[in-house]
Amino acid sequence: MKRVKKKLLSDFIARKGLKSTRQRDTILDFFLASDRHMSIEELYLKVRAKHPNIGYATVYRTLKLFVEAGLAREIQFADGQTRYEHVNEGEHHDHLVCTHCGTIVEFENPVIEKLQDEVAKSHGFLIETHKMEIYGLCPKCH
Amino acid sequence: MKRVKKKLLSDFIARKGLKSTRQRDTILDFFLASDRHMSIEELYLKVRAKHPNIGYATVYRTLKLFVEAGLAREIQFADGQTRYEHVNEGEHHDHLVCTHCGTIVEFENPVIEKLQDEVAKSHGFLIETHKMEIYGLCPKCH
DNA sequence: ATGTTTATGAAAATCACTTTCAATGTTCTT
DNA sequence: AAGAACATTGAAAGTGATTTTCATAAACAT
Repeated sequence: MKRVKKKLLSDFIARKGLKSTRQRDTILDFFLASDRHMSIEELYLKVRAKHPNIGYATVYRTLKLFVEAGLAREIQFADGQTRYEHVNEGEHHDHLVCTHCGTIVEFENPVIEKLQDEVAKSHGFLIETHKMEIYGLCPKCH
Repeated sequence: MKRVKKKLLSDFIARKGLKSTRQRDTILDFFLASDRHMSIEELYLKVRAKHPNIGYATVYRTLKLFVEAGLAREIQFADGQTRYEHVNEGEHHDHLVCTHCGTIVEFENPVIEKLQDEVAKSHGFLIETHKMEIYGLCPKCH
């Protein structure tokens, strides 16, 4: 899995004539080792604990690069922080977010997906993406 | 309908020991007369055209007040601007957003709602709210 | 009317990015 | 291996959208 992501990135870098750097490798390792749904700030803090010389802007730019390379995806929850989650080929999921402790649980529901497609079609929309989040209290918080 | 909203607000103001002001009345009128899904900026500009003395901060605070009073709801789309929509009792809807022209269409789908409840329950979540947005091209844009 | 308390407007402060720029690094060519 | 050519980095400045501060002005109870 990690091997696949690393290859995705190095291929992207080669294809675009970019350069492979120590910072990018380090940030990728931390991203792959981390929980899903990290904000820039969170990842930056983790990275900085071990690599105090890596700056916020580099983490920011590298995360954008991961998105372009297809190994991460941006998501926005109601807390106003952009988060980045891992992309696994052919997988789509939505989220349950605990409004108390912030826990994020992923789920898939093909029936909902299908209904969304139908709704879009019935309004004449050409669907590109969709997002769905359910907010509430997780088992631990009630 | 408007009468109901105005009462919601005046009741809230009374209950909380707040004060009823000309600005709040004016902003409420503009909000009720407006399209749904207004950003603070948009509403501020409309209000200011007729009432140049009402400041941005007042519109901002008043919209928050509407949310507390239960007659408006905040929504965030992928464009990074907070918008406020009208709350109508017992109504829930989701959104189709055109990624080209920004048009927002509302829809309701009870089957999806029910499936969402089931998903939440199956993960032990106590559901509070949810949101779902479908992004794509509207009929005019393709 | 008057005092008490809340609301307002303008400006300053925050927040979460996003960009700039001089200094470094990489990779490519000899 | 050296230098050229170009991309990347870190620190700091800049942005855009709020959010807060604070002195002044309005409400409302007395």
